[in-house]
Amino acid sequence: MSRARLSDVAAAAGVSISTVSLVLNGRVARISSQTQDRVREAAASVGYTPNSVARGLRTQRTRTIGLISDRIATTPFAGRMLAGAQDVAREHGHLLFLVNTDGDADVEAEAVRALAGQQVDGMVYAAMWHRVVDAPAGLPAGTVFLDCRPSSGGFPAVVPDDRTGGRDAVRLLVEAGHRRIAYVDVDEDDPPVAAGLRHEGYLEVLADAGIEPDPALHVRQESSAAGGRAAAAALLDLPADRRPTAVFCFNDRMAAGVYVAAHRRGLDIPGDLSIVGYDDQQLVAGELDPPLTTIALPHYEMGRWATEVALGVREPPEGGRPHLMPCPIIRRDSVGPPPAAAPTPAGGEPLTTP
Amino acid sequence: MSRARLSDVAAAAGVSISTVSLVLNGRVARISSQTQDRVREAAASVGYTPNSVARGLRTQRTRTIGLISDRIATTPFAGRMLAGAQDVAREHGHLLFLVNTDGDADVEAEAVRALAGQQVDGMVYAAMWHRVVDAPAGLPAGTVFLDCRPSSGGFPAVVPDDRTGGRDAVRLLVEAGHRRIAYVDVDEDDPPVAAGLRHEGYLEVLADAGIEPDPALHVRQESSAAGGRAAAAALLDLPADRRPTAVFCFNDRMAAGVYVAAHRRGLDIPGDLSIVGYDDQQLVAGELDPPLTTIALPHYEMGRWATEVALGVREPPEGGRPHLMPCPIIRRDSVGPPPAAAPTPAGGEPLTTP
DNA sequence: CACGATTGCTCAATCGATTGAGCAGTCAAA
DNA sequence: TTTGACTGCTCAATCGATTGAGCAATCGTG
Repeated sequence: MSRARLSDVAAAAGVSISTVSLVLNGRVARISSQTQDRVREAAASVGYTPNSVARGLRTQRTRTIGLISDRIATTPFAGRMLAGAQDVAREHGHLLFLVNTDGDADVEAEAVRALAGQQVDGMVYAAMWHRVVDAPAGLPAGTVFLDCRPSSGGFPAVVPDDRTGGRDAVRLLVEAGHRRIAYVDVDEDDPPVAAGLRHEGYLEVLADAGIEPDPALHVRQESSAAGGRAAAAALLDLPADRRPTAVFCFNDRMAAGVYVAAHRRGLDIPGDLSIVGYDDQQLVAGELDPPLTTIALPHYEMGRWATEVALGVREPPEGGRPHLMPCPIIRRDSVGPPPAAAPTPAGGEPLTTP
Repeated sequence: MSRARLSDVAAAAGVSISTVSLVLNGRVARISSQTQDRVREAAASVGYTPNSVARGLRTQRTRTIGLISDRIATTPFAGRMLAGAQDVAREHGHLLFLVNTDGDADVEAEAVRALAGQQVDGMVYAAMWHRVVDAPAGLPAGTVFLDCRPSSGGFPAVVPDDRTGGRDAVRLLVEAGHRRIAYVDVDEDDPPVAAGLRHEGYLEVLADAGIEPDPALHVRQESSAAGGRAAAAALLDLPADRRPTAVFCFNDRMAAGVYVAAHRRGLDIPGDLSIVGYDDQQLVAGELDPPLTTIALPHYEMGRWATEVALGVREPPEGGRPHLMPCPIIRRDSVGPPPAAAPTPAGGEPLTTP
């Protein structure tokens, strides 16, 4: 038995196809309620489900949206971004086409063509780290960039507000009384945009607090637990008066390495060393001992935002600048006052947020 | 400027729509090569991309497949499964519809209807943990179950071979010389299928090696690092002669907890205690110190398998039993011989694999 | 009672492709 | 020269819905 069509419902209800279509689409202004009931009953009894392909051809709206992303496989963040996109799509009666390109330009071009061929109503182009990307050729106007900034303008985009996130992280430490705060940065040829922005946030808060930044406290390592451990080792080898009492890490993985280095030296967290991470990577931050205070990346919200803009239910900001999504502060147990040996600075006036 | 249609190409090439369609679909048996060239040039010059919606309506094949999954957001494994599905879809010129249901039955039913309405050529129903699920009503015949077993029969399914995985894990320890091997199990009302199967594998290898299982070495805790830590604490509090020299953990997170407990007691891994995990969760297993030996879950391969069956390019096994996907052994550095204080049993004969 | 407005429904074109049937024209064989 | 086969291409129906135009019956009003 093949699927029921509109004509099957029409035959069962004893009316025309047009009438069935009008009733089932709610355009019932001029249809008697008896007829409406008969049509609805007939539709239910034959188990009618509209054929979206035929409808899409006729209306030129397919109620689908395309999501192109590089490497969904290898990042723990993809899930939340997809979930945000997927939830918005569902809320608006849309279905999501997902294409994973692994960053391959040919695959990307093919995906753009295929999705255009499917007549998607909207398109989202997602990266898995905040960075600048070249828009693939043929990308339809109105494509929304998710967690990345297009190098050529004209596309709406949403990225995490890493600068404010960096400020919040460091402010947590300054407000706990720390003055010697290190930044464990990532060391790559092509550093993520986020690294620079978080560093700017770091410097801004130090400036606000009247703390002279110490270049020795800005260390770079590879973005991993091993890198964090090496960075921490270098910092903890500094002479006592130059040693940091707190560390802000580019991400939670590096923070995990800082934990290891600190524990190996018998240091207590946060008693001897306070640590703030970034990303709120559950399996890392939540299971460290003590649990890591960190800044969360708003992947779910960014996924939602991008999809809402792609669907046209939300207006992108004026001026073509990327929308900055706030990064929530996740207070756990890795921040405390500096150790007594490095006393709290006297007479600090309360910090103000510009 | 709207998209080019077949009729635009036909006009540009000075031939009929039929001819263009035949040429572009490679049915050129009776088309002169001059005409073919003209058509292809015309198609390129107007930038023609076939309208998949119209084609789908006519041919009744949409070249799409639907993937329904519960909670893609909250598991680190979803990515690899999706990547496997996505890669197969792309290799066969298909596009993937992704729906995340969060386990909600209403959303699930809605998704099934919507995907049927989109006339998908195949359907995959995925869970994020190996378990028994009730097939939602209306699921098309031939839907493939991914990482779960349908409670009612008739559907092809693929799940990890957890029993063999458990065997492999424990054999690693037995072959290193261990005789007192604990199993840190998960303690839940509705334990995952995997837990039972891995335990069976554990018991089988012990039996093969002539080791009497000690109930005190089978401990249950919640599936987290904290649970693993508590379990390890209990095991390490056992009198010396009953204490395990090796631990097989239900998963890597629990293994991470065992590390913490061991380190707190000043135990060396693997010198004093050998540990094998399960899942190969990169951010956990790979970044422990020392890196954790574990059994990987073949999510990518399962995603591929399911999608190949859904597409009809691979035959499911006879007899309707789920396909068991092998779980690779990931040898890292957390397994060694038992400490000298608990000497290797004398005269062990070589193990044989049945 | 006639006429226009309103109500309730149907006709038929349309979206953009695919494809079996069929139409000229050419060529070889009879 | 006729016939049949073959070549090269086009016609037109079709997939399953949506929708503006329009028809017939009823109603209200002057």
